[in-house]
Amino acid sequence: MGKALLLRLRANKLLHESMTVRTRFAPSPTGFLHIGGARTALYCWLEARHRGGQFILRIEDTDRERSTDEAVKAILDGMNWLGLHHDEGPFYQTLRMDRYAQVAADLVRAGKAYYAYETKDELDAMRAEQMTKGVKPRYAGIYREQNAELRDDPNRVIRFRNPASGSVVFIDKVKGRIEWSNDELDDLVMVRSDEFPTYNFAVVVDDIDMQISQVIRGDDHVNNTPRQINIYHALGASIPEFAHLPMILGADGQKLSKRHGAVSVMQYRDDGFLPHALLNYLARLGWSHGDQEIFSLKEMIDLFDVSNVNKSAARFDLEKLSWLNQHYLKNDKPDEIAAHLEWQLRERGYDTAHGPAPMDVVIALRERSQTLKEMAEKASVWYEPIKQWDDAAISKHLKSPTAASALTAAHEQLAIVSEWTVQSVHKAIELAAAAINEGMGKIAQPLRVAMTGTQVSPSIDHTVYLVGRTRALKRIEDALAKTNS
RNA sequence: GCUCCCUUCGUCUAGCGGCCUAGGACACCGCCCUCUCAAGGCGGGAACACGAGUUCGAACCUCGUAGGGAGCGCCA
Repeated sequence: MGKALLLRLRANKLLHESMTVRTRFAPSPTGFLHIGGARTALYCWLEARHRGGQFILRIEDTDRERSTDEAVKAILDGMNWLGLHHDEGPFYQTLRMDRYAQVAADLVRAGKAYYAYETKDELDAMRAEQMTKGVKPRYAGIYREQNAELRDDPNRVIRFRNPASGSVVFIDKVKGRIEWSNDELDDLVMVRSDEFPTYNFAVVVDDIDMQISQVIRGDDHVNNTPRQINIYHALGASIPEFAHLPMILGADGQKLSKRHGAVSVMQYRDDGFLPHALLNYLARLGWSHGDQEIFSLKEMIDLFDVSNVNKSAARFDLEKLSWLNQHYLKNDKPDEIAAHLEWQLRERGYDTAHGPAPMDVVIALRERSQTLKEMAEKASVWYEPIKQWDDAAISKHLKSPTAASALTAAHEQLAIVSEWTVQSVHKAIELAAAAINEGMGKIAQPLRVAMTGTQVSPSIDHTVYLVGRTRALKRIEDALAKTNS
């Protein structure tokens, strides 16, 4: 190795180390932000935050057929709900057309790219013939050797002149060393006949221009990386670090797709999940830090390192997400949870001004709900009249010999409670039980049926408390009418 | 067809040559607690894909086999 080269390498290394870390999330706006995209975004965001760098958002909208404004908005909404805020962007590729054209022209001028004029049919025939011969289909057209002139032709494209020999080696931060022989690679189209750049060309130009230092993306791109590295070289740019994330599979082990299980992250909000719970779940899906399961945002940022990401695909497990969600429901401050619950209650059409405070509902239900949606459903007994009486509940607890006296005693005690609190309600029920010489079991169940029409609810003191005194007394009277006495 | 990647309990994972008769978590089962349902506590079953090799010693290293995945576009 020559001395000059050695010095340059060393300078390059220093440059790399001093350079601030810049990551990017670069979705194509062809649909909503799904779980896989969300995890990629999270890892990019975490890597940037962990290393004190910048997180850039770029919209890859060069596919004019499939890109839509609604999709852009859906992605932005998803990122926003998750709290994955970007430092720069969003940049739109369609706004950078001039730049791609200029870089492509420079490459042609430098002899590193060339014009080609085959028709699509000719290319298809070429590929078909190669396939039948059992060789890998690759461009073997005449224009690579021709340096053809620029001329008007509906089939004109610009192809990259890929090195014919040697190989490309890169160290992937999750997959390890990957070597790719150049004769596996062909002369990819950089600029299409409609003058739009192709993905592999546009990403490289963008990542160079935006000074991206770590390219973190799905592992469906590992195959593209060698050809992209060749373009970096042709452009004389330094190579960023690459980290290719394994994919997320459905619970059945099948690939997630539009028609198979892939849903928007916003669906998780609708289903009653906390953004932090989803983030925690996604962080642990494919990454770990010893045996730790629970990570605050700060811990994720402090501990995350993309080189600790697993190599293999992982299945999405709703049960574990639900467990995490309930963990946060139980452990976060009730008033913080209440804000999220209120959204759900409003979705169901409940007026929180005419019912218990959402925070009290959170306290009563967080140990028995895995999601906010479930919590809101269970809260219906406090926000609306009893809609359905469970026959089994009536016959078992209202037709029993002690039901009437228990309810009467409860009515008496609850009526004279001076200050209506969970504690005083609890005390009143205890007194009622003592008055009829029975345990809590004999009074709680009839009371529960009176309050809810069912046999299941939170602890009886909370249940009665949240119904409110006036309505509670009324509901006892209604239930009394259903007893045998 | 060709190239590249992956493979530890049902699931997510720990493990980076001896600490492993393989640890944790979710799920499951049992017991305890108990006003119902939960939550909680305690306990239980459950895995190194297979085969060679290297080594005193392999879940960890090497090579094969099998299975899975990705790519081979004027999609991204």
